[in-house]
Amino acid sequence: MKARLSDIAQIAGVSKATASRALANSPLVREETKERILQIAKEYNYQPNALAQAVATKRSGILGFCMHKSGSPYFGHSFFGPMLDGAIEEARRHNYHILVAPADPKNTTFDEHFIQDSIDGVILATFTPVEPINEFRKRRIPLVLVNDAIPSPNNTFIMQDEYGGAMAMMRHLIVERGHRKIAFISGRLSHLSYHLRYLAYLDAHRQYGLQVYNNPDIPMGNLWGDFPRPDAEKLAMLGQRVQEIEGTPILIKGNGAQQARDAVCQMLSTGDLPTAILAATDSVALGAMEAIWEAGMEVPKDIAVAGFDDLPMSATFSPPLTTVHANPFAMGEAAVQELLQLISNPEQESRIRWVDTHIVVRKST
Amino acid sequence: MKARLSDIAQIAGVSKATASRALANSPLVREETKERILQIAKEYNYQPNALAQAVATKRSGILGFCMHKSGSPYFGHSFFGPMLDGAIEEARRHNYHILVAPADPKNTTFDEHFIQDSIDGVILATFTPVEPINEFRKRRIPLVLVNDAIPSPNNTFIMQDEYGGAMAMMRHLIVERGHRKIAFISGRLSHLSYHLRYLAYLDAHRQYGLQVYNNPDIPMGNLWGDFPRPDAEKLAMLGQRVQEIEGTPILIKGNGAQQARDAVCQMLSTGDLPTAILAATDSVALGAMEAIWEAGMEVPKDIAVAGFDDLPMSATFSPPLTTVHANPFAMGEAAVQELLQLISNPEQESRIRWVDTHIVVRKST
DNA sequence: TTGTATGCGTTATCAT
DNA sequence: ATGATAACGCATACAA
Repeated sequence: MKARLSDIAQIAGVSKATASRALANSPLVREETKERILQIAKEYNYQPNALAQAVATKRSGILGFCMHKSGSPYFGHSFFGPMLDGAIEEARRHNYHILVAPADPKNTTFDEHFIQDSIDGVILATFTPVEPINEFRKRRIPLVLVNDAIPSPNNTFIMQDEYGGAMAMMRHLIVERGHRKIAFISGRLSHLSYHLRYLAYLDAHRQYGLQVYNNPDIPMGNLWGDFPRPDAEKLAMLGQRVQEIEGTPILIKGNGAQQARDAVCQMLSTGDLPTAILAATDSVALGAMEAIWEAGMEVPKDIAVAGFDDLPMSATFSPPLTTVHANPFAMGEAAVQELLQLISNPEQESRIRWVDTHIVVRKST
Repeated sequence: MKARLSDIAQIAGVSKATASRALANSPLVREETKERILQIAKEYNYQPNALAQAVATKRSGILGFCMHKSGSPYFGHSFFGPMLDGAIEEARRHNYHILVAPADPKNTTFDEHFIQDSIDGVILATFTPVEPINEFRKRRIPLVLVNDAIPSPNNTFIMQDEYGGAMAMMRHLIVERGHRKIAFISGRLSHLSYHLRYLAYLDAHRQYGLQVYNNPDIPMGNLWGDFPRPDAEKLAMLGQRVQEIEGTPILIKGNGAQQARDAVCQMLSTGDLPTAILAATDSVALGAMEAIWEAGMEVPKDIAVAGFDDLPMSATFSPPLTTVHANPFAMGEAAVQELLQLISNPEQESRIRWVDTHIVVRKST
């Protein structure tokens, strides 16, 4: 039923070596014999056993897409789903496959059965503890980090331009719309992404001589959460200096719409209102809009709202949300591109690959 | 650096065979030696080469998750993302990994490099041509089809209860809300899922003695699209008889919100209005709601709207959408469960595994 | 241009 | 209880 290489070779009256060469289209084999072998292979519907090929060549053609999260959503997440798609398509173009592997961040020793010696490289898509990273390093498995960067040699980092996107949005709010009193609403800032967005928020104020919105009546949430604050070295790597946190970012637990709604309700009740809100994510923006709407005010007339991410649903809000367009698909593509680079040249030095963001102005600002 | 089995064996002063047995926790090896070997393995951070294991055992521990689509979104899709998550989690519980593999539906011969002999089983998540299916069969690779069913022996099908969900929604509309004039809006009905939803729509009318909404002023789109209409045998398998298509379902190209919006605008302009709309998907429902809103009417006061899928965003519509809750995550789990069954018992007879749906009543009806 | 022999890192069979 | 040795299915260095 299943034809093996030896079968094809025997039928063609050649050795396994020749058959192998013919199938690999090696120039070392005579055209005539090659054609005959290929013909027979086709006839018998021969497909090489990729596993055996992999152990022989020490190259599996599989890339790991690893997420360190304690539970789903993994790819049901609006960012990682499209990112996986980008990775899949780019991998496909180069005849690579992708193996998805969630990993519990609590398991610092990375004991995944399969992934260890069977993978040509790995993409780490979430904030990943250093232990598994070192594990990969020890085993000389090329790796690419997404949306995180760790000061270290010989790594590639894929970074979305969080800072640039947020800065462009602030410019839009301040220059084009004339806002001078802008609130920032976010979950914990220990996630590098949110941190960078907030840094841009701060810098924009400085740049345009504005005062940061400060509302002492709103209790400030847990600024950094369980994770450590991104350190100076990391920020320097990303072209950012460390800033003192000024003002009162409205901090909420998680980045859910519900929590944002509650926080903004509270803000509205204090009477000290900003004219615009920069939300750390579209979900947060949605919650903010709901709160404003419930308070009998209008977006953007009374308070403008801008988001970040550009989820598919954000265009369907009423009014449609002005937001920073992220491109997770491009992130996935970039990750695979860089990983393949790293595979073909393992000694390549550390580098950061930036993926652009841009604002899309709709009706909420 | 990388310790192999032979290294461990040599250091422990035993043969590879014994070492292998010890690591597999075989009872054939003395406790004492076993412990020593395990100790050494740990010390040298030994990890077996899964690839070599796979070729030796003819079992890779990898499940293929295959999507026949001509382009993305693959897992950026709101249904397949969560479904993959379900599959991942269930696979993980049984120490399996998942390899994602898109495949162009135009390539009828399924010539994926890796997937052929390296995979213990495969999940086909989209409407899949029969050729690749037969290819898998020939190679005796267990397979599970999701949301499709092909009359054939020795296959497992995971079906979402489309019919039951739509029927429950119709009951809600008719019995609880008193509607008697209900329009159905959908993309092409050749997709089995939409077909079954429409069948329930039809049956409900019969069951409650209602007349199907018929609006001859709206041009009926392409009823079946490029795909063949689900045949009698398939429908019988799913407990459905073939029905004559009555009435005029509003058919649109694709299931996008934009197209739905246009279609409903047109419907509204005819003056012959239903009191409720059953949309084939939440996106369609969104488009319908926008059209109604634009025409200066209110949901649900003037026209009620019900959807199908329960996307995360549907709860954020204004008003929040009443819809049929689908559970792609559970579909993924079920698919892996059935696939593992099939792997351990390849001769198992064909069967259908139903995954429940239920309606969630919010504010749009 | 082709064949022989060996290696890849395991598991499995058959002795002992 | 342990060891030698043969698979597993392919690639490749070396010979011819």
